Amino acid sequence: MADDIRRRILDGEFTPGDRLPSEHSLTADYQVARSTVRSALTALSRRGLLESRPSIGWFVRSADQVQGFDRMRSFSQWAADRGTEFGGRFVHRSRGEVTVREARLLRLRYGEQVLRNTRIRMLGERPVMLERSTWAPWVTPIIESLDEDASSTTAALAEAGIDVVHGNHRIEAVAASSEDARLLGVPRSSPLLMVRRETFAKDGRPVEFGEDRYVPGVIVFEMRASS
Amino acid sequence: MADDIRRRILDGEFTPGDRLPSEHSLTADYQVARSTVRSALTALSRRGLLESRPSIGWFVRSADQVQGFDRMRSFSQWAADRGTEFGGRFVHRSRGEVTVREARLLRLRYGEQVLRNTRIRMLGERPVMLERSTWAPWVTPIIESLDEDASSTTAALAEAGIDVVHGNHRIEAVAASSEDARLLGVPRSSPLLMVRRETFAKDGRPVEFGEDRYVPGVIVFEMRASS
DNA sequence: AAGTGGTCTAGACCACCGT
DNA sequence: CGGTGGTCTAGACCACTTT
Repeated sequence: MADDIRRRILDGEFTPGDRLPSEHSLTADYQVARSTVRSALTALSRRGLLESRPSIGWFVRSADQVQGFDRMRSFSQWAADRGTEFGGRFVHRSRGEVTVREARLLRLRYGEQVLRNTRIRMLGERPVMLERSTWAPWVTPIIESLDEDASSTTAALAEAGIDVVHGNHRIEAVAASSEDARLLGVPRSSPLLMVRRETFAKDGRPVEFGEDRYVPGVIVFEMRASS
Repeated sequence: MADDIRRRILDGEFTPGDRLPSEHSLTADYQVARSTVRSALTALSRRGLLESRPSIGWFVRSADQVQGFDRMRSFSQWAADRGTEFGGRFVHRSRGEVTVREARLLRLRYGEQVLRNTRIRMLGERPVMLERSTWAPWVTPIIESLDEDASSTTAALAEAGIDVVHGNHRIEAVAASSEDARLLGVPRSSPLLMVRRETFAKDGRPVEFGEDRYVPGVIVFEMRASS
């Protein structure tokens, strides 16, 4: 039922600021127990779509230009949800033998081949993010078959029957390297927001890990108060 | 009961990697329903102390120097949860007239007086964070009465009957200013992680807003996959 | 087969808010 | 006062892991 509520919000049946029907009436509408309603609503609030005001009701949140830290979706999913024009271009793509770190993160044996890439991500004409990824061997054919300017790897993987989920993300601040600076159009050594990211298939197999470097001030990262 | 579990972990009864007693046996130990046990355990997992492995059990997480993005607690609360020795020292504290931005964020009228401070935060002997805050007039007496090296403003406010909650946090990367560099012991212009923070009283009145600047690599910020 | 967490039903009482 | 979300009890069934 969480999916249905989400759809109704995105369809415009409920718009930001609106109050949802009470938990009690949702219980009747969907013919489920109240605790089921609650778990669906709290799940949506974790994803930033809803918030609760005790004794009053559940409200649809306003949708800012904000990447919520509690969501963890792919860049293109996020941009698409927001209706923003986005693009991407592979700057570099090559195979190589796994390093010790890659073997550990992707659960591979030494000697196996991985695909590494660097991709520049744009919002309109503006470079906003640099994405350096390493892909597990069993998905490299899919990634290699992509156009240089393919916008969504997640969509390509989904077409191949691989649904991915995001694991833990770690956030740091780093100074732009020479390459970062050149590709993102910022001064060398200027501060960038770095997100270390892991991606898994639904069965738990590691698919990818990567480092995204964001130009500050363009995409705002936010974490919302839960309760 | 969440508090009691937390205490037992910090007391060392359970150490990182340990499996907790099963939900069923905790139900018996604490004489509560299983859903109560579960809400306590999931609350602790949101705070980063536990994680669940389906069909196996609940495990104590390795106690890294990790600040979870889905928690939003005060620095001292976080440090206390981890049993880390922490400290703080006010570098600067003074009253002044509100700026336009402060008036908006703290919902004040122009001409009112606010308290601004800069505080350096330490883990052991190491400066790890610089905290610049602006406090609403109705709490300034409490903050002004604090020792220069008071470790927790949250605790002081709680003693005065003011329970605070954290609002949205926004994360960016910034270059260290001269003052940042001097106080944190890092090179000027080196990258810092900046967290913009709002704090409210339980009744919704704004209490404080601030900018925290973290030395990268000391405290790692993490967001965990929810499901 | 037994035990685990994940999810669910079907109730209950509470503090708080609005009328 | 009735309605709201927050929290709780006391069960139940499931998929999955371990023995």
